Amino acid sequence: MDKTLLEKFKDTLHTNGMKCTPARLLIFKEVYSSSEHFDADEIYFRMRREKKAVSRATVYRTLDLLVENGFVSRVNVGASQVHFENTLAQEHHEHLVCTQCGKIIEFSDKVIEKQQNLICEEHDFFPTKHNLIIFGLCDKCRKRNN
Amino acid sequence: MDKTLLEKFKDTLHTNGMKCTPARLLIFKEVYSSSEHFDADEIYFRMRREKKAVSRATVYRTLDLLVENGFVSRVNVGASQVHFENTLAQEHHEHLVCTQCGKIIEFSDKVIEKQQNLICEEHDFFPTKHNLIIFGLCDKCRKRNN
DNA sequence: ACTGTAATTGAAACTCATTCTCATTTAGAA
DNA sequence: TTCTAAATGAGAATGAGTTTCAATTACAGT
Repeated sequence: MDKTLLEKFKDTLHTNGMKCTPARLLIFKEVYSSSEHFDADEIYFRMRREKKAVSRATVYRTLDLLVENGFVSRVNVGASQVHFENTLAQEHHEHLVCTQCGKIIEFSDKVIEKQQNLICEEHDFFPTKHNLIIFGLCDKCRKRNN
Repeated sequence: MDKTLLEKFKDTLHTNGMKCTPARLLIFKEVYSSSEHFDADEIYFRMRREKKAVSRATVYRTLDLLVENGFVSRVNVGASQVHFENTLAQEHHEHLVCTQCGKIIEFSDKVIEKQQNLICEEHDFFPTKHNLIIFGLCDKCRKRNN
């Protein structure tokens, strides 16, 4: 994990008058230990397993804090829990979600982005965020089915 | 409300060996009484107000039944509850959601649809459903803000 | 029309993800 | 080192939705 990122996080805490606590640092590191999607409970249980337990409430609170400060973003993949991902390196992307095996494929597409902007203009709408999920069957599941 | 639709619903119940109960018919009519989005509790409370009370459980169960049989579809507008809409006349569409006033604008766009299919082909993915939400500010809220 | 029975219903208990409460602990400014 | 507001953990509370189960009811077969 990038050293400067942790420093940036500490700066953010500092400049916002928030305390730099062990719990927050541990959660931050956990969140940046992989580039996969995760939900709050995954972080919670991973940390328990690694004997770095923090309370569930603190996990939720810290994830909110990370989202608000741009270190993490919420991703909607149609699940019942909120999913997150760290914002390291990855630009905005959309998801293909296999409804059979749960596989998630990420993609991004300039044509769609552009077209969205056109549509927003047409409706006098100022876009801040968007979310596109395509549900269906991945190649393996489709083959498996027949 | 289209008479034939109610008949179609009754047929569906019949051919699937399900009973044609007052609760189901009332919910069906309520769902088709407007073309707006709604969530389960809205239906539940509207029906109480109109002295056509059915239990919450029955509302949820019947909405599932209607979704499974294509009379209603689930719509995702980024809310914490599941939203629904009846499938009368309206083709598939996407949503612009104003994060300030909650206004929802519907749109549909051939270019985006086409591009989505291209992307799916590229990934050997067979799409069955998709969901695009653009969050932002509607014209009124944008003007109000400055 | 009457019966029998499997489907349906309502009420309340339950689940699951998340948020809140509040007593205790702690980071970090003075 | 001291003080205090911020943060934490444990568990209660919440909200949306689902399940359970005893009581009711639609309707196929007589």
